[in-house]
Amino acid sequence: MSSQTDIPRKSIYRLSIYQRCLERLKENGLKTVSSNALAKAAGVKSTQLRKDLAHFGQFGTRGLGYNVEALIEVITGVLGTNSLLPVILVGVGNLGAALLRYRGFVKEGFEISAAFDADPNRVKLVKANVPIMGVSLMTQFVNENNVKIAILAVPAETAQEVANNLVQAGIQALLNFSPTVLKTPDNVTVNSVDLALELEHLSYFVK
Amino acid sequence: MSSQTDIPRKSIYRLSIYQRCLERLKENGLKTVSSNALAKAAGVKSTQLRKDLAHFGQFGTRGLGYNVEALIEVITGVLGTNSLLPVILVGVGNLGAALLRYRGFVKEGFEISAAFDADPNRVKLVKANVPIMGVSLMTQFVNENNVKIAILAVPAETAQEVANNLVQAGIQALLNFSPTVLKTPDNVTVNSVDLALELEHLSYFVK
DNA sequence: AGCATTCTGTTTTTGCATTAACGGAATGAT
DNA sequence: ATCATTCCGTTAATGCAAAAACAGAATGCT
Repeated sequence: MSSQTDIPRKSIYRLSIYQRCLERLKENGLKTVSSNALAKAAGVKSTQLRKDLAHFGQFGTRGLGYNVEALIEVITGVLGTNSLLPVILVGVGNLGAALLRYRGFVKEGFEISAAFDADPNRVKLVKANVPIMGVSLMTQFVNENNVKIAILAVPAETAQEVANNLVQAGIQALLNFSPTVLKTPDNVTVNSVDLALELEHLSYFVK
Repeated sequence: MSSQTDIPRKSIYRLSIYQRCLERLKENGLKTVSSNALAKAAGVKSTQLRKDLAHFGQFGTRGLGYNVEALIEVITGVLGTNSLLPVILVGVGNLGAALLRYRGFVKEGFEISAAFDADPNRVKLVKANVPIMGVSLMTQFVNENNVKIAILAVPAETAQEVANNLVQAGIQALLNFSPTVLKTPDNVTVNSVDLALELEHLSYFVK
């Protein structure tokens, strides 16, 4: 695989957190920030922050810290969130519909460019400013619009099948909300969010 | 802290996954399952599964495997999901409302017993079979109903403040959907799900 | 009954992420 | 100008989770 492989996925994840913290600092007019301050805001140790950044180069100046705006640029470039990738949503059920309306995505610079559902009736029921189509058009759309990222919010029973179709169509990254374990090729990155599971395993920690 | 501490959190998390797989096996009429088969279903190595279970005792029989039903009982007992803990939701916005209606929780045996929002108008707008109240009643409700788990779906700006109130009221575990880093005491378990972040960091993996 | 097979539970090893320690560069005060 | 302070980047050490290796128990077949 590419050179992306040897950088820990957790580091990549934290990069997103750093970026969000930096945005907030920028809003507050901060020009520079030390690794210590930024780390504390992100909830990590300063050494870890520096190590994470070290994977990509050196961006700070000793005795001073990091230039807030410059570091935002760097992280944006690394993550590739500057190019505004198209994202599709598959499964416009209860959860899927909420994700369509969710403003958090827009706030972070994402926009769902189209949604798909197996049930053609549902296509009209959900009012949204995003085109909702039957799944039969999915592959074509993915190909024509060069879509690489998909959000999966279909029932567990059909999740694997839909995922297979998406991979077949050329999807490279999946954000999976279906409560099931997806099997995909190694070159496809899957990120699963299982809401019920997240809640369930908290039970263990209450006395 | 209690004896819970020395067991890796990731193991606890996987326990929930195992349980879900076991439920499916049970539905299919399977009586016993080997660590190999169950591990494959859960997407982990068999050694890891056995190690995870070993933290709590020994439940399998060599040469045969695990009794499906018995293992479900064990995991349910360990996680504490047999006692049906009350859960509250704070923040009935776009995402919060969806979580209220989300059937995945019910399917896993969870039920949101009450919801709260800062905006009293919103209280009536969302139709649900769950009582929705103003946040001013939150502390009282938590105390009276001995609520230990809360789902947080408020805007980032107010998340920390609300979390503080919840902790003050006696909440021990938080499922946080607000896009911010929460600071809480060590005896409070926080599980953050940041939807935009999950999507954002996928960008890195597309070529 | 004996033997091969299956499969668990534990120990050992490996690998990797996190943390700590250190050296050096920039700044600002005296 | 010198010194103390701040703070980054790198290397070394620690810790822990994952994987492998192994030993022992149960089963079924011959």
